[in-house]
Amino acid sequence: MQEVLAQKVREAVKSIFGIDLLNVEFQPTRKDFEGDITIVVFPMLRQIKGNPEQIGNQIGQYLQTEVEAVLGFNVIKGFLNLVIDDGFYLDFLDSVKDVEDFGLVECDDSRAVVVEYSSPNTNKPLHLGHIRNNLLGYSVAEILKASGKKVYKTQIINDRGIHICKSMLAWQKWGNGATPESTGLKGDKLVGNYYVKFNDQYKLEIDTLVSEGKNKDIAEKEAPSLIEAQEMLKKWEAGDEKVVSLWKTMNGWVYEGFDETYKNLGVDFDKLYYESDTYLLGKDFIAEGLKNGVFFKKEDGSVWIDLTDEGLDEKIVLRSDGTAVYMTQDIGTAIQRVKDYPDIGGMVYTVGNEQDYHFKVLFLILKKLGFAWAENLYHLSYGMVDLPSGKMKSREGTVVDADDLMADMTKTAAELAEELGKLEGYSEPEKQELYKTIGLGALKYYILKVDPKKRILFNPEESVDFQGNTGPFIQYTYARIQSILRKAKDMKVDLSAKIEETLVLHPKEKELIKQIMLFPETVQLAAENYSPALIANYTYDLVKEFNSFYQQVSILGEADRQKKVLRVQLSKNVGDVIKSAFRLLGIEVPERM
RNA sequence: GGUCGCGUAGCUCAGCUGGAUAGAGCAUCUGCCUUCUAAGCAGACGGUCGCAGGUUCGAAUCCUGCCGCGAUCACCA
Repeated sequence: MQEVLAQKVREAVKSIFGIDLLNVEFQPTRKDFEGDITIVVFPMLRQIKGNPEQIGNQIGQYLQTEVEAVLGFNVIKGFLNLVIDDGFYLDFLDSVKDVEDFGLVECDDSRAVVVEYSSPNTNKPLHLGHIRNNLLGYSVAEILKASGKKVYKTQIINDRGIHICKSMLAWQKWGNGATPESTGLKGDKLVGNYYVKFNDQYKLEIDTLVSEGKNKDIAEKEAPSLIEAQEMLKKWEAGDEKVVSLWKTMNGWVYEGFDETYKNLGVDFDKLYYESDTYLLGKDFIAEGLKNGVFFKKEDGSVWIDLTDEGLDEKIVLRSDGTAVYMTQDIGTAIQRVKDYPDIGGMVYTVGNEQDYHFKVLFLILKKLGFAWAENLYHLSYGMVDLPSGKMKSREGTVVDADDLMADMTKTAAELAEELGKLEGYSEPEKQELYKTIGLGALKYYILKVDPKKRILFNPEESVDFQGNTGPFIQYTYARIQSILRKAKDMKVDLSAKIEETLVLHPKEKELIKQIMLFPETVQLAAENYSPALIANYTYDLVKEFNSFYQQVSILGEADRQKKVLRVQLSKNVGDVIKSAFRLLGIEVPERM
């Protein structure tokens, strides 16, 4: 409708003023004015000299005669309010109701977009922070798909490093050969438990060293457990068979656990990247960039990039011993992805806002290295999910576990449904399916409805809402719509023909219209002299009659026949119905009712 | 200290490419289960849009300064 109107407004301005209008601004009409869609005249004043009200009237007049769907208009100050024929919306809905992929768009840009999200460490289970990350990343990927883009969903799994060695070490020492099968634990939970065990032991050792008179900083570096873990990492890097085999086994357990969590959450990936494969990437490009003068070498041999011209600092990209840093790896991984999928035109990184600076630098470097796709990199940055008790720290066990949270939501949904006595006659598996759909719907909507940039304070004590502006509300509305369609089908109602009656008019509303029609006096008066007060007067009597059994109409004031003033507050629906009735009768609708 | 983000009703949040009297939900209060499913509907109450300037016909929205909260400024990842 806006497209059509914008075109017609341009035509109007061209023919009346001889000016090519740049843009047309729309907004929904305020509830208390007559109309559906409003064109703001003020911005046109930059191009058209004149009185905004007059210009509005001229354009309105043009639209009313030229556009069939525009039934009428009014101008208040610089706002041109247009009354759109209900039939237009009904026709539109009717044309759309059987379109399976409504809203999906074709796109002539054949370049693909990589969307990265989740990026877990393999030493501990996923938590609430990952849930926000996954939901954001997955949603953006699906939205991009709907806009016609080819999308590769990916995650980079941080499967190597000191953290996983810590879990491995603790398992070796105290695990007694425990496996997910032998303990009945999910693999990621089992491995996470040993990570916690390691840290408990590590803390004890530090305390002992400190009590022996050591400085705390030194104690943290000299604790025997840590040194053992570091040795293990060295062995891993050297390809030690035993260590690598244990590493593979334990990571395998974790992946099985993650798969289950992802499945429950409803997210998936097209391609996985493992840090153990990518952590050595990127160095070649540092060498190349050094040749091109993108980077420079310091005396100690470390390699840097100077970003002071961009308002940033100098940033290291290669250590003095020639080993890679985080940045090196990310450069290498980005380039690797384009090698794997040559159709990539851009990437979205779903990573927390504590890495804003890192990504700013990474994108700049990739641009300076001259990659075309580097122009289309986006850091989907989001705020932390904090608890009322403060930050979530996995080492201290103050995390909300992703699996636990999803189970809790499902349980709450079940309790509520049970209490309300819904779902009677459903089989047990059907019920379980519904509880999960509703519980997770609540969680997903709760997380996704807040601006990604904002920090979320999550209070696990207060469960996520199921009423009001929530996922279950939308699900409920959808279910009711389905019910209407189902019943229409059962009753063999031809929806295309009857869509107005079936969807828009409640039986009581139909009755109301009928009654209004039965008041010839109203019609007569309105036709002769549609004084709002007089029409309202009759409406008032009518509404009063209805008020006893149709409670959704509230009457605020009494009619004053002398002053011709009446204040009736109608619900939007009833007001619209009365207006429709007037239109059906061919009466002009008063501006205010 | 530098940089980035956030600050809107008692609470959780929309609105932020400038437009009319700043909107929802929760909570509180009032009506509604012979009506399509009350996880709902209708209404009431509730706001110096952090503060102060500026730009503009017009500012929650743009600019500047300040205040508060958070993040970040490692040869960690």
